[in-house]
Amino acid sequence: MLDPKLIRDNPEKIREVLKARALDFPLDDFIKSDKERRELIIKTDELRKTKNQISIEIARKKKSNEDAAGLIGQMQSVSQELQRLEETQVKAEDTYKKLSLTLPNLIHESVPVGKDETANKEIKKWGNMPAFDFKILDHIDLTQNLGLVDLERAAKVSGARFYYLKSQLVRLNQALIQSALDFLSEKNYTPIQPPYMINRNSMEGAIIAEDFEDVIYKVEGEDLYLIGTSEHAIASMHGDEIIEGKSLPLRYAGVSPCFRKEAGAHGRDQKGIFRVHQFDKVEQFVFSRPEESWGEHERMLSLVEEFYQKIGIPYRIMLLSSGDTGKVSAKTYDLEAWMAGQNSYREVTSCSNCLEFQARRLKIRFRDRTDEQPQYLHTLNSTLVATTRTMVAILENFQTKDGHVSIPRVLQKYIGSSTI
RNA sequence: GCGGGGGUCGCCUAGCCUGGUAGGGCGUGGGAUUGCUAAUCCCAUGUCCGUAAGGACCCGUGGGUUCAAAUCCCACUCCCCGCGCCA
Repeated sequence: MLDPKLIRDNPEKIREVLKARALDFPLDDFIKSDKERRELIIKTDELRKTKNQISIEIARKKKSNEDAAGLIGQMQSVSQELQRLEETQVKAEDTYKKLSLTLPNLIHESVPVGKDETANKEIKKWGNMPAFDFKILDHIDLTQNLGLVDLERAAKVSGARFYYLKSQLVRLNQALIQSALDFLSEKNYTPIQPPYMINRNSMEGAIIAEDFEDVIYKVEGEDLYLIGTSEHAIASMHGDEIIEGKSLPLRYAGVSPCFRKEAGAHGRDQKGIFRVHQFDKVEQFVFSRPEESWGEHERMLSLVEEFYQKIGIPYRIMLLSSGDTGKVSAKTYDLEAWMAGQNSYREVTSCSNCLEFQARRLKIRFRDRTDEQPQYLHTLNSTLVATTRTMVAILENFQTKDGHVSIPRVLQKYIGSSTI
């Protein structure tokens, strides 16, 4: 959600954002509904004022035993009129709210303008791609040969894009989670294991409406949705709160499974564990002062880099173009890990500054003194590690001639072994 | 799941029975007074509309009754206590 004043005073700026994002949005309708809504507020407020005045007068007359019948009759007609007016006002408010929830976030000036991922900008490369003197396998063959993933039975039990992890891959999964938590704890993040199901209101605070359809699973018969990432549950954690300024920034290390429909990804990455309905993730989530959020954003990215460097996975950092940036984010960096078996860089993490977009939707504010006007804070999120994709990178980059996989040194102590 | 108690302004609390402008304390900021400190007093401290003056809204949420609802009625929700069931 954007500042309504910004939209009112500066509609051209919003129009530019929509154009940069290559999005259709009925901005004129929205501005009109805002105007209608405000006009109705003025009218109903006025009527309420009259009502309050008469009410006070009735109370006074009753106290002094005077006849109030005339005033009561007056109140009846005012109340009726008000009720009628309120109905149209509620409708106007509804239209306005629905539209305001679908309007995307602003775009930062440093974001390259472009309609899709082809306009993304590579801003950094790290690491040397592994050289192999044998014919390498992709993670699908590797996991099949080594008995680390059972896709067939998962398909039988749950459907496509599910998997059973087995043996050492279960350990590798846990090792990644544990090492990521250790890593962020050292950086003074507070570990958070959130609820895996949250209600509609919380979900609406964190994402934009159409994402419900494409990514979010709904629990039948309950006001509950499976989180697509711990971000969804952590963003809403401080909803409706006014946070003490001195406790900012709040840095959380969220750990949770993530559930995603992956609708619209038909045919892409159909096999293996690269694109799946369920995976584990350790996430950075930060609540920050507005003036500090861009610094936090860079800091989060640097932590992601440090983590992948420690494991030893070559990567590149992409700055997403305006058209490829998610609707709640104003600027997003992706880390794309080198995956030898696919001979390409593939997205494994995503680091976004959402400015006050989520904070407004969820009413998360802060202030330094209790006599101050509370103001919206900024929220940021970044994957530290999404286990399935990182495991794909490890399997493919660290495979050995004998068909096994050597485990990156920093992870060995968590697994108790140096090879799979 | 059953029974009981509860949810009031950033925090604490009064008001609810008996309907008529939500009061007090704490904290925080500003001001007054004071030789300094302390104490005391005054003002400010939720949301929306409005350039402003001002006004409306706010008592967990949603309905209802009423001229009028924090207050009465209904439903839901969350928290606490007890019982039951359970990894």
